[in-house]
Amino acid sequence: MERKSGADLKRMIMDTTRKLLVKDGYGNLSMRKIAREINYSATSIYLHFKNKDALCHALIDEGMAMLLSQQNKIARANKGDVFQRLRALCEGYISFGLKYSEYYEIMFLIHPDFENRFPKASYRRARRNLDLFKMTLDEGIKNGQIDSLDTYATTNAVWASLHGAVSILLARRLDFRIDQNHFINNVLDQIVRSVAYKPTTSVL
Amino acid sequence: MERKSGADLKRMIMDTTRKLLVKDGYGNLSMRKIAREINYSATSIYLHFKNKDALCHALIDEGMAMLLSQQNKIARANKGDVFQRLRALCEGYISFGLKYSEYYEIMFLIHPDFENRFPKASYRRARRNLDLFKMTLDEGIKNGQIDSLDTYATTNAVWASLHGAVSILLARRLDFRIDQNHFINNVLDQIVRSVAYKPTTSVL
Amino acid sequence: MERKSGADLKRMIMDTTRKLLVKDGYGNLSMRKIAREINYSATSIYLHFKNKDALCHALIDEGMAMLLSQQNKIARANKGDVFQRLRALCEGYISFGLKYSEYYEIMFLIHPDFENRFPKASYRRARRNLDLFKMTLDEGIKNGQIDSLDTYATTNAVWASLHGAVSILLARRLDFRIDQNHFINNVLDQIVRSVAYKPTTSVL
Amino acid sequence: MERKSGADLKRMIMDTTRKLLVKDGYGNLSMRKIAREINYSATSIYLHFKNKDALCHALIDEGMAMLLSQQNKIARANKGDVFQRLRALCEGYISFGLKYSEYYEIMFLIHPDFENRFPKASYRRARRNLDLFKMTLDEGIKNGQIDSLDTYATTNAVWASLHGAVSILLARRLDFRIDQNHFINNVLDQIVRSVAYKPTTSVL
DNA sequence: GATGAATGAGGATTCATTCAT
DNA sequence: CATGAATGAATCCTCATTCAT
Repeated sequence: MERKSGADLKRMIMDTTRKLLVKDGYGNLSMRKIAREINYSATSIYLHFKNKDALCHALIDEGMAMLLSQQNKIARANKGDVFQRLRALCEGYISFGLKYSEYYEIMFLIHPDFENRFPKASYRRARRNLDLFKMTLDEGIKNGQIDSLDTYATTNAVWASLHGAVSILLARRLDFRIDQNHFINNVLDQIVRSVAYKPTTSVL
Repeated sequence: MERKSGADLKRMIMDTTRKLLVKDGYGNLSMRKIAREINYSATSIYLHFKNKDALCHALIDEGMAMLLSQQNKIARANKGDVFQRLRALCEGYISFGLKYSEYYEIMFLIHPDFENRFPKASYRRARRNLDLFKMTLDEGIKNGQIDSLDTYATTNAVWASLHGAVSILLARRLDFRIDQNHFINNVLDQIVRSVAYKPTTSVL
Repeated sequence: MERKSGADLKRMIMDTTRKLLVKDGYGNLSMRKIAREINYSATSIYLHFKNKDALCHALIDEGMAMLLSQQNKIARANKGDVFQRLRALCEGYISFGLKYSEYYEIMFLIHPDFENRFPKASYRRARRNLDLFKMTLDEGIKNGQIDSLDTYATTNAVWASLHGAVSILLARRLDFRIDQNHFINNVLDQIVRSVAYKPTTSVL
Repeated sequence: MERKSGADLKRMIMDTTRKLLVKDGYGNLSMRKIAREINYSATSIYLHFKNKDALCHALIDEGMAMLLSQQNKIARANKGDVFQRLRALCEGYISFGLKYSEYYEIMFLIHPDFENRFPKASYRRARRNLDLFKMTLDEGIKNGQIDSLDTYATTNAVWASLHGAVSILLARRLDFRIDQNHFINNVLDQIVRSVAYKPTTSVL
């Protein structure tokens, strides 16, 4: 058995865990399975992670950081137009969910009793990600481009759309007659339309 | 310990299962626990349900039927106005998710590999529920009240919003600074606004 | 695999546990070992005992009951003479410890953190056993045969002697040059002499 | 993290082990815990002790030496009166057991199969400690102060009392209504009375 | 209908220990 | 002198399921 450097094995464990997560779901994740997959003894995992929760926590942290970094980049790259930025952020969120579904499951899809075992701090970071949406909405309100009485609540409603879309896609519950990209575009359109300022009725 | 007739026991099992589901989540549901709870032997459950999957399947079926029946009633009760009906259906969906979270978890929230073990038929029935939304949208288009190029896709986008909202609430991941009802109203508003016809024609 | 009646297996488990207890000590007692010994799966043990603690508890209870019943018998059989009764009770205690060393270990020798997990009630019964000693001493005081300012404390001091003797013998730490029975007799003599009334000094 | 010289680390390991022993008991002692506690790797312990048994052995040896040295001092300090010396030795033994309970547990309380793994020599040294009692008794016999047909056996009976008292106290099994010091005094009284010469000759 | 008896597989962890560096 | 990497065996316990009664 060739010895890896500690960091390598740690990475390997995390990568494998994500792989199993997407294949079997959190409910079927087990330390033994991870060990089997990487051809190490289960005990070895405990050299790098205090326990199963800690391992998942590390994954969540990593996912949160990735998402936040990606969304920050997107926000910076779309400074000009509010709608364009909003749409890009939304698209980014969904893309992230689909591309890193392993992270997404553990970050947003698992049952609350699991969540409760984790330091709240970790989840607070999740909210920082929503702030990017909120800031965009706030800016749009100043511009008169966006219409919302409560951008806190609106941000969360937007998130609901995005989270719902990702969930449906990951659970492969989308009606098979509908093209996935077409669906995503519809979701994005819906979000943008729902926040866009509408002159109550045209003049007279 | 009074013994129930066959049908009664079956009901009892299902009711208890739902109760446990809402208390502990699917991941912690076990045949033994159910048996203990109803003061029957674990074996007895197998007299009524082939196995754990079959029991859950029955629950899903029941949940689907309940949701469909509820939404049908709502649709009939709101024949008049399209927007009112749409909003009522949306509200109904969210209410159902919150009120019957046990059903909702098993119907929509558990991991796909679980779903795969079930007859697709059961899930097809889920889509019938979406048809009510689609019919409403279609009617709105005829009226000129609603704007959608593809009501299939729009229906699913609406569903994404609703499902996302329910998921966030059930997982208790809503920002604690936001009132739950306020959030729900925002989601409903957003949905309605996103499908409402907007005369592009600004002034002049 | 022939099926035993529940009670039979339960007995078998308890008997085997005692056997292992005396062989390997509580620290090395494991459910697996018990199962292996009786040629049943470990799971089967859990059909009869909620967990390891419960199994040990049952053993403790049984041991306490046995000791108490034995000592009661001895007390009744030696109603006449106080010294004779005292000596018989002491002898009985030591005999019990040696004969049922498996019980004795779990009843009196294991570490307090284990004891803490058990209902205090069970240990209160242990004290009832000491009451027989105390009643004997009290009677002797009335007779003028026994000398003690505080029979509570004296009882416990007597117990210390007995418990120490049993512990030393069970741990096989008695000096090999000394015959076991000779040692026991010395302990008994010592106890009796230590409580016997002594005229402070002869007259004159 | 300051590194210690070899001898220092060895001391540190032993001290920490004793600390853990008194906190969690032998059954919960683990090399890893020791290592964690001293901020060294588990492997480091093996540089100084062949294995867990050897570590415990060293502790036992140390404890035996301490006890012997203490008792020697007591004997020397009480050369004058036999009863005073006997009582002081007894008191010393009990005090040692209570004060150095970590040592006492490992020296006298753990299961024989553990003991068997140790060189008998170590335990023989334990007996040397009993010799101090025996010598005192022998001297008392010469004086006519003490009454014993076989001081070997009597010594061991005395030890039984002491060991029993310590065991009961360490296991916190003493009836809560009895004050600890009162109990100890009773045990000491009992020992002294049981060996004191009594003129059988009652009055005339 | 109902159940007691039974199990194999698997769950998370912990342990003492070895070995190459 | 010290350690990081690694493991096999063990720990308790839970689970879904079967089968004879």
